[in-house]
Amino acid sequence: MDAIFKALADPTRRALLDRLFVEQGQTLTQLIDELDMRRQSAAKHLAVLEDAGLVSCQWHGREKLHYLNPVPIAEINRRWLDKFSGERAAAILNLIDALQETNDE
Amino acid sequence: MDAIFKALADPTRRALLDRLFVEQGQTLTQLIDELDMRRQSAAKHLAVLEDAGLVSCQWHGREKLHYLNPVPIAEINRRWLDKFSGERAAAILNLIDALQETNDE
DNA sequence: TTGACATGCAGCTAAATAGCTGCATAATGA
DNA sequence: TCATTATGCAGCTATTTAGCTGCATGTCAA
Repeated sequence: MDAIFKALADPTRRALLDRLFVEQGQTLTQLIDELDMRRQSAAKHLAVLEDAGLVSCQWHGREKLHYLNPVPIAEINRRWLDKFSGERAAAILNLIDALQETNDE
Repeated sequence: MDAIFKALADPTRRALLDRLFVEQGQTLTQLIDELDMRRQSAAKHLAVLEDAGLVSCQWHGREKLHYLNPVPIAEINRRWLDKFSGERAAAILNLIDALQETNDE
């Protein structure tokens, strides 16, 4: 949990998540071409995101494809942020949980 | 926005928000008695939270009362986290926005 | 095979951060 | 008034972090 919050604290890492949200399965080289930093620096950021479980990776030959994993962010939403952002939102998100349980059957 | 994420990155600061969620209007001295650190360190954390808009303060004589401000967290939920944690949740939160606009009139 | 490409790993530096101590200021209450 | 209490402010240190360079490893394609 702490790792997730720390990973989200950096604007570069949030930008990387944004980019992966727009297009999944990008390689490191694809991701850095809009960032104003060296490849190795961006690779460290991606490693932080991967360690926090926010990004999952898959190797294809010499390319490492990066995928956004929404589960930890949903967890943060559900377990921590909801209670601070209003009773109504929390109630409705509980309803969502119920709907999804129904959906999973 | 960046300030909010950075403020949330520290476990001590999240603990402070948790304590304020349980009981609003606590003073610094009240808040530190469960933290394993000096008063001045905790005061810096509270200043970070205040600068990020997560905590609002009110002076009463020599006591500074701290209140949790849920608005920035709700903003993060709405503008940033929702899109990563499922289409259904995002749609329903848009509905909440509509409801609240109706409510504000 | 070999050059080009994608990534990893080690290590360096500067900046930010989290903790601390010491002292100052201001309000309360006996 | 004066001791106590609540907080602020300045500054120090150790740790973390974000960027960098340089080199190594492994894959693709001609």
